Formats: sequence, structure tokens, C-alpha cells
Amino acid sequence: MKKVSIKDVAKLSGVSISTVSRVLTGSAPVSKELTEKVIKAVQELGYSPSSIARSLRNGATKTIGFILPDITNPFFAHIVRGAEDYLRKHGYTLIFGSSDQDKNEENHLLDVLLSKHIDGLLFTGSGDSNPKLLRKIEQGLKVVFLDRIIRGVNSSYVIVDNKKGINLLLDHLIENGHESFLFVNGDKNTFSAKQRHVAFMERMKSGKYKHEHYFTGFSYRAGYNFASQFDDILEFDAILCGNDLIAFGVIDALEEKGIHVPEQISVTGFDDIPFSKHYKPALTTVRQPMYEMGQKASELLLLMIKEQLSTAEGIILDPELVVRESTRRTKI
Amino acid sequence: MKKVSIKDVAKLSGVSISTVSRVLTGSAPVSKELTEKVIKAVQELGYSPSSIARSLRNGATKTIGFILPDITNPFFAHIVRGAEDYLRKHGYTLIFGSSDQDKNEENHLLDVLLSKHIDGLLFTGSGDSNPKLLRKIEQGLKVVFLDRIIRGVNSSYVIVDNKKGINLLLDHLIENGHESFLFVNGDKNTFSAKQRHVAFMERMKSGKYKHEHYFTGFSYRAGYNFASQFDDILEFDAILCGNDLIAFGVIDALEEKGIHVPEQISVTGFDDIPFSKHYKPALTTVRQPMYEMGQKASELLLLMIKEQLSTAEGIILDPELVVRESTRRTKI
DNA sequence: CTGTTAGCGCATTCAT
DNA sequence: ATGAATGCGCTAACAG
Repeated sequence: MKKVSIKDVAKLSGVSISTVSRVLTGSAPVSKELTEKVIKAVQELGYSPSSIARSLRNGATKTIGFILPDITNPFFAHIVRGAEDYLRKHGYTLIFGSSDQDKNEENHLLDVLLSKHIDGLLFTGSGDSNPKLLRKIEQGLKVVFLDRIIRGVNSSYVIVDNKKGINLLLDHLIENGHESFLFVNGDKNTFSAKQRHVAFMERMKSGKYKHEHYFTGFSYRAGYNFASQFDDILEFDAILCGNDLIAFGVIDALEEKGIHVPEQISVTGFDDIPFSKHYKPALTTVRQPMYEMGQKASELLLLMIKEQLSTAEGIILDPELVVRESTRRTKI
Repeated sequence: MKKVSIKDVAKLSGVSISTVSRVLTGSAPVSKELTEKVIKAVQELGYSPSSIARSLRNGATKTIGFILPDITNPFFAHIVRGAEDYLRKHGYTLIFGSSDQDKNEENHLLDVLLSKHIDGLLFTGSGDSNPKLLRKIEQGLKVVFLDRIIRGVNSSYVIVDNKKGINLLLDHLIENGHESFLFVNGDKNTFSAKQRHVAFMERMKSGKYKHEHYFTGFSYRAGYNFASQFDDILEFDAILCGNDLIAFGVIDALEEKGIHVPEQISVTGFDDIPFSKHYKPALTTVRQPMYEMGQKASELLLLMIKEQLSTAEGIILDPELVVRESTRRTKI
């Protein structure tokens, strides 16, 4: 590529490079006359300042990193979009990487992003505590955790009220006569899966309801495999799933067994990815405000950067029950 | 954030900064003794070289930009994932931006990415010719167009054989007795929609088949609205849709009208996003190798960068017919 | 093999 | 209001 630098502009307009810099950044007053000359030269040359040189000089890159499990998962894609829109509006660029929940990949990505001198990090990692990240935070790296919190880290986060989400689902099911529940949850080491597990068990401890709980994985495949292999599944009135993808897998496996949803058994999801509305049967689920999560997290992060906040702040968003066709009123 | 630089490492290990640089880059031999000292200091300090300083020095950022319509669209998310995986394996990082097909946003993104000194660009833009981009390409910017080519630009690209895709669909439909076709296409100004339109009209020009063609938009909404408002839709044996999302919208609108797919009318999609397999009815469509497109495009781009190729190369991937449940054999 | 030095493009002192 | 000089962190050319 070519290389028109501030020098070229200075030369063409017949001023010093500092003057050029001043008109471009507005950091100090410049006479109208010279300003015009500079602007003209800039246009003529199609010059645009090197933000990498600027970064080196200013110590800020106006770039935010985002480490997430998989951009291919609509849940994350929507969060990313929320972050992207907010950040761009405020002059920041987003650089991201999919980690596939892999600890090594996660660390590698962290190194890469750090070496790129990101100003802040949005992080949705595997559940395990990450010493390297922890250390960087202590050293001043601004991070906000999204959807998942890492144990032992006292930092900012944006999550959804998982307990409330589970209770919304259970309320709906119980009001409609359900009395026994099977919970097909996501990855065991994951923050959200754990929270949902706890909420579920708490609600069940009255002993009034028959129930079982299993950790699997947050994917269609995991749901499908689980339901395919699980015998006597009709002993339950309802199956709660760790997310919508699991629910899709469960429903498909059930139908293959000749079991109809919701006529014979109710199934619920979690997330409300856009597709859930169009699934057959349309999924009863709990909506997480994905786009908003991305926005809020970015807002929080930019605030931390701007104000040099070391204090952590947490935002807990409200989930919303969405009743559709995959749950029914039992005969009782 | 803190700032442990190469100087700190040099000081701690008692060598010069060039020695540190040499062991880190392997650009020149260093005695075992000093190497060890340096490595130890690096670990102790948790030092990682500033790739922004490196970029400034080397003139390469090891960063690739990707401008696309919307990361939230699974079609693009999968392409991005393919690109991401390939690029990361080769030491490159991906910066992306969603343009929503908006010309201004597209240009703004281009400026931002350029100022970040990306080494190359993956581009899926609105269909219209983009003079600014054109100019940058002439100035040496390495670009590969993905899925969509811009008119008047002679650059590298990776697309799918749209004509073949349409013919695969039409072959399947015709073999199964269909004789009249309605094509609900995507955005009119888009390269792929145009290609598919041409392929369709060419096949129809024999006059043997009743047919109509309309441009709408590449979204669920567009398909839904179109089908809701279209009267006498049952005069056609089959509806071809510009992509899977449109097909979903069409099918839903049809069902609301009490028209059953495929019993009363066949519907096809284009893309084969992962969800199409699980739709009810499972969608007959044409698979675009999305992940592979991202990979190939990245491979091509890195090649252009490495070899300083100015010559353009085009890769046309083969689409694949996927017959599922949304098409039937007509009685005839 | 190793240390010293110049300079990548820019913003910011410090002079004037 | 303007120009000259300095340094951000790093690599490569230049001396030993």
C-alpha cells in the first residue's frame, strides 16, 4: 500500500507537521489561512492519519476486544451486534475471537488481543477461573464479563437474572398443572448453567415435585443425544432445557420417538433466539435481551475506561417469559 | 494499564534491547546463556511485545478487516468463522464491521479499517460500485470480495455458482413434475440476487413454464410480507426463494393462509443455514459452503499479501442440492 | 554474537 | 500562532 504521512501533508501545504497535527486534532488554535491550506492538502492527498502511530503515541487504541465461545451461535452474534453498534457510535472498533470454550484458545486470544493493546475487553469465557486474566485485571486491564462470570474475579459484569428466569418458567408450568420436571442443562462448568441449576433445585426442594437434573452441553446435538438415550422420559410432565438449541434437539429426538410436544410432554428453552419463534412447535422460553446485553456491557466498559474506574459494577438484566406452543395445560 | 516494555526486559536481564528483540523474533542468533536470561525476565514480567509498535516499525499489522452486511445473519456468521479460523492459524487477527448494506456505513467502516492499517480486506458489500474502495484497490489495497462482486472492480473474489444453484433447484422441481414457478428473490441491487435472476429467466425463456419473478429483500420479514399479500399463489406449483430466511417467511405466511407446504405448493430456499434442516417442514434448498467460503477467501487474501499479487483471481465454489421436505412430487 | 542508533507516524512539549 | 525537537516500543542496519 502507499504511504502518505503527515510529512507529505506538511510539505504540500508548506507548514510544519505540528501545524498539520493541530488542525487535524484541534488540539491548539491555528490561523484560518494555514488551516485551509492544510485541509486542501489533506484532501488532495487523500490523507488519513495512521491510528496505529497515534496509538503508540497516545497509549490508547480505541479498540475493544471480545472473547466469546462461538460467533456462529445466534445468542452471541446478537450480543456482539449490540456491542458493535454501541462501540462504533463512540469511535471504538471491535476485534473479536471465538474460543470454543477452549481454555488454551482463550488464553491465546487474550495474548493476541493484549499485544494489540486493546483498551478494554468484553469476556464470555469458559466457566473456570483464569489466572492470567485475573492478573491482567489486577494490572489494570478493564474487563466486563458478559453472560458468564468467572469465579474469584471481582470485576464488572452484565448478566441476566437466571434464577428469575427459571422461576418464571416453573411458575408457568406449575400454574398449568405440571408436577414433574426434567432439567436438561448446559455445560456444567458454566456460570449460567450453574446458576440455573441452583435455582431449579431450590424450587424443587419442597419435595412436592418429582424432578431430575442433568448437565449436558449448550448445543442442539447435546439435547438431541440426551433425549434419544433417555428412557421413560414420559414420566415427566415437562422438560426444561438449558437453552433454545438444546430444546430444539430434545424436541426433534422426541418426535423421532413418536412423542408429541406439547401434547404428551411440555418443553421449554432459554434465550429466545430469533429462530425459536418459528420453530414447530414455537418454543416457550425465557427471553434474554441479547442485543441490550451487548450494549450495556459496552457502555459499562467505556465508562470504566473513561473514568479509570477500578470499582466493579454489576448489571443484572431481567429475563422475560415468552409463552408459545411447546407447553400445554395438563389435564389435571 | 501498565507498561512493561522491551526496555524493562532488557534491564532486568542485563542485556541490550536488541538482544531481547532478537531472542523474541529469532531474527539473529543469540547465545544460549543470554537467551535464557531474557526468557526468564520475559516470564517474570509477563511481557508481551507491543504489536502496535511492531506494526509501526514493520508496516504490517497482521490484521484483516471484514466488512459485511450483518453478523447476526447465520450465513455471514459462518463465513466469518471460516475466515477467523484460517486467519488465526496464520497469525492474523480479524476486525469486522456490520454495514447493514448501508453505503455510508460501508464507507465509514472502510475509513476506520484503513486508518487501522489492515493488511487486507474481506468485503461483502451492497451491490453498488464503490468509488472509494475502487481507488484504494488501485493504490494497492488487497481485497477479496465474498459472495458479492462489485461492478466495475477487477479484483479477487470467492462466490458460489449461483446459476448452477438455481438450475439444480429447477432440475429437481421439474423432474418432480412442477411446471410453474414463482421466484421470490432478495435485494435487487445485490450481485447474487441478480445472478440468480438471470439464471432463472434463462431457464424459463423456453416458454414451457409459467413463471413470475420479484425482488424483495434477503430476510424473513420480506418473505412473510410478500407471501401474505400475494393473491392466487396456488397458481404456481413451486416457489423459489432468494435464501432460506425468505423461504421461512413465505412458508409461515402460507400456513397462516391455510396453505400447506409441500402438499399444496413446494417451496425452496438458498444457502442451507444450519437451521433449515430443523425447520418444519425441513427445507429443500441449495447449500452454499459458507465456512469454506470464509476459509478460501482468507487463503486467497493471504496469498495476495504474501506474494504482492496485483493479479485478480476468482474462485467459484460449487453449490449442492439438498432435498428435504418442503418440495413434493406433483400428481402429474 | 552483542550493543548502539536511527526511524516508523504522530502528538506534544518547548521555544519563539 | 507556529516550528523544532522529543519519544511512544520496536526492528534492522551498523559497528564492533
